[in-house]
Amino acid sequence: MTSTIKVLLAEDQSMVREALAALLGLEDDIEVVAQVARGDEVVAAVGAHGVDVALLDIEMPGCTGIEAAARVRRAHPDVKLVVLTTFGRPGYLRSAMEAGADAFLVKDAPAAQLAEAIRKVLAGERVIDPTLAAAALAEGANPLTEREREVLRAAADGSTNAELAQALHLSPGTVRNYLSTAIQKLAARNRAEAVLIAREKGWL
Amino acid sequence: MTSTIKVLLAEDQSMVREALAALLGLEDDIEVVAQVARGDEVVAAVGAHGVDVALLDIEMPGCTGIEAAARVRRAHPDVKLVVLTTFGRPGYLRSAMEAGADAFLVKDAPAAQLAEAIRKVLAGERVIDPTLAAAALAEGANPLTEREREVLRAAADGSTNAELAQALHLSPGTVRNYLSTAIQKLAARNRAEAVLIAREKGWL
DNA sequence: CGCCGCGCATGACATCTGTCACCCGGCGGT
DNA sequence: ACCGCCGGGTGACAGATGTCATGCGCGGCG
Repeated sequence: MTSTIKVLLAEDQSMVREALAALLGLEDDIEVVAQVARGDEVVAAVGAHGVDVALLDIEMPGCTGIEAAARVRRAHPDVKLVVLTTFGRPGYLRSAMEAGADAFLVKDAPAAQLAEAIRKVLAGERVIDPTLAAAALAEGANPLTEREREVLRAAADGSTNAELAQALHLSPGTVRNYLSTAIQKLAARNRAEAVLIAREKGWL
Repeated sequence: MTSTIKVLLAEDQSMVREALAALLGLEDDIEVVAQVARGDEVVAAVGAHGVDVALLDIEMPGCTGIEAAARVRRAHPDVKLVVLTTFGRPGYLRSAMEAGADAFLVKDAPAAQLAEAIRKVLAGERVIDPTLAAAALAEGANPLTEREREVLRAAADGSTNAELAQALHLSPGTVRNYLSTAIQKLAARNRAEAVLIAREKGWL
C-alpha cells in the first residue's frame, strides 16, 4: 500500500463524527477525506472523493446506513463498506450483510477495532463480531411479512386501529388481523410488546 | 492557567468514549486522566485522579449521568460538571441543572463546542444551548406525580394492567386510574402514546 | 378549621383490542 | 389440478383498556 487509505465518515451526530475523525486521524495510514451527516448524501460523497472505505452509522436521517450501503455497493462496487452501529441487533447484522457490507462493528467495541477493521476490509477480509454472528444465525430470519412489518411500524407511535386503517388504506378489521398475526409470530402479549420485540431483533 | 485541565470521561460506548478522548487529546491544554463506562464508577474515579472537569454521558449502565452528576456535586463540590447527551430532551436539561451541572451539550452540536465548554465551565461560566433552554422553560415542569411516573415507566414494556398491579403492589383499578390521569395530562390517546410523549420530554 | 391534592381503592360503563372462523382472488410450487 | 401462502376483507366474541363518579385517609396551606 503506497498511499493512505481514503475514508468517508457517515454519522449524524457531529460530535461523535468529528471525534471518530480525530481518532482515525491518529493513524498515519488513514485519511478521512469526507464527512456526511445524512444517509442520502453518502453515494455522492463517495463518488466525489475517490473513497476506499465508507464508514456508515445505521441510525441516520435521509436513509439508514444499511440502505446507503446497498446504494454504494451498486454505484461503486469496489468501495469497501464498514457498518457501525449503537445497537448490536442481530437483524441489523443480517440486513447489513445482505446489503453488501464488508464489516459490522458495534460502538461499544474497543476503539482499536475500528482502524483494524478498515485495514482488514481493504485486504479483502470480512470483519464480524462472532458472538453477534451466532445470535443472528440462531434467531432465524424475519418471520414477518412486508405488510405485517408496515402495520407494526405504523403502530409504533401509539396510533389506534382506525388511524392505522386510514393511514395504510386498509379496513380496520384487516389492521387488527395483521397485528394479531404479528403478535403471535413474535410471541408478544399485545401490540406494544410486539413493537419492542421486533425493534430489538432489528425486524422493523 | 499554568497546568493542563484534567478531564474525566464517562460514556458507556467505548468506541465513542475513546474517540472523544482522541478529540480532546488534540487540545494541548486538556488531558483526559480517566475514563469510565458506568455511572456508578464516576465518583470514585473523580476522587482518585484529582479531576477538574467531569464529562458525563446521560445514558449509562449503573446510574445515569444526571444521577452521577448529583453524586459528584455532593462529594466533590469544586469539580465542574459537563453533561453530554444524544437526546436534546428539555426534561433532561432541567434535571441536569437541578443536579448541579455546569454545562449541557448535545452530541449533534459541533465538536469544537466540547473543548470550548470545558474551558468555559472552568472559568466559572455556564454553557447551555439557548434553543434547548427556551424549550425547557416553555414546556413547564413535569406534570406527572411520582406514582404516575412509576406506573408509566413500568407500562413502557407492554405489560398488562394485571401485571403492573402485581409488580407495583397496587389494585388493577388503581393502575388504570393512574394511567388514565397520566394519559390526560400528556394529551395522549392511550398508554403507548403517553409513554412516548413522557420519554420525549424527559419526564420518565 | 376547611379545602385541596395525592395515594389508593371500588364499581359501572363504553370503547378498543386481540382472537377466531370464514370468505375471496391471485400466485407459486408439485 | 391442487395446495398453501399472501393480501385483503367481514362478523362475532371475550377480555383489556380508558373514563367517570365516588369513597377514604393523610398532609399541607390559607
